[in-house]
Amino acid sequence: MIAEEQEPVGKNMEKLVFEGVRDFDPDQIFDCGQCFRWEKQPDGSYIGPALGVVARVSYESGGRLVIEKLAGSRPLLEEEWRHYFDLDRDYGEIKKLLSSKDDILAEAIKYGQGIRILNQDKWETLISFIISQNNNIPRIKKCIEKLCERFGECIGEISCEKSGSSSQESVARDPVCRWMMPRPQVLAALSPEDLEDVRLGYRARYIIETARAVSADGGETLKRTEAMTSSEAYQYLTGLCGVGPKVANCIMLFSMGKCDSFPIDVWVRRVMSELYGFSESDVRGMRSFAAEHFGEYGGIAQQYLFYYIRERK
DNA sequence: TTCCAGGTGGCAT
DNA sequence: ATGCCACATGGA
Repeated sequence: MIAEEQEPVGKNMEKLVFEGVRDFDPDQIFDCGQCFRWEKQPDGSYIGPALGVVARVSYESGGRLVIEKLAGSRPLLEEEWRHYFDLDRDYGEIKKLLSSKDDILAEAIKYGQGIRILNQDKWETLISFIISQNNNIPRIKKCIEKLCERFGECIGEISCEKSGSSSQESVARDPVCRWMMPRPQVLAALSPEDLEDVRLGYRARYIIETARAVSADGGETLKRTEAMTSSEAYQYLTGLCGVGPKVANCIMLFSMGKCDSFPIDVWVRRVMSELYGFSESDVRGMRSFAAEHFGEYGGIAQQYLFYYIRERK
């Protein structure tokens, strides 16, 4: 796989091109529940905040992945984006391995053949999945955007219209800011009342308490989690307020590269009961089955199953 | 009106 | 360790 970095064209324009990228479907990657801030554009590309910039991601079936910087002061670094999209992992091999485990998973993999697990920002993922608990995806997205808009720093301004808005006139609009997830120290200084208009409900307290715990050491421990073993990271995360087994596993899978993490939520319980014959309440059994049967790529298997059951409900 | 959404904290056994 | 249940919010 060859990556080529193009020189800036005009002011503040940068582009990263990866050729020969396989097992990559933007719709599946951005809409399989692992991230909440990438927005689909009318042309099929996605715009979102990541790695300190606002970027546009587009993919052609030939295997050409293009990342354009739309705003932000950070440069596009090939190594960072390669890691973000997990491009060094051979999903073809993993799919072959997992498909041989059982026919149910093989079917789910056929359905979500272009899924990849992102390596997202740990702090943003932590907060996002605290918000996700006992909540639905559209509202999770709204809460995150409101939280960022109200308390986050502006990454940069873009003039591109948001998807969904049916604008007949294609007049250039006023620049719109995209906002970062507010830093731990910022959220740590808030009180629940400050967060009222974000509509987080009872989760507001969890976020503030977790922000205080994380910022207590300047985020050093959270930063170190990637180098920890899965169980060390799990211990640290579940020690934070609002982080239980499910949320911890999501954070580990979607931001720390712990591919064996197997988050069990209502949808996975549904899969495991409807397709694998478990009792809905037997979370214990599901966990150990996943560890033994799916093995080191259990988390990736979980994503195929999650996407599969959710898309055909 | 009731039920549900990528669950967890707090409390009683 | 395990089993309940309250917890805000908004859409179906």
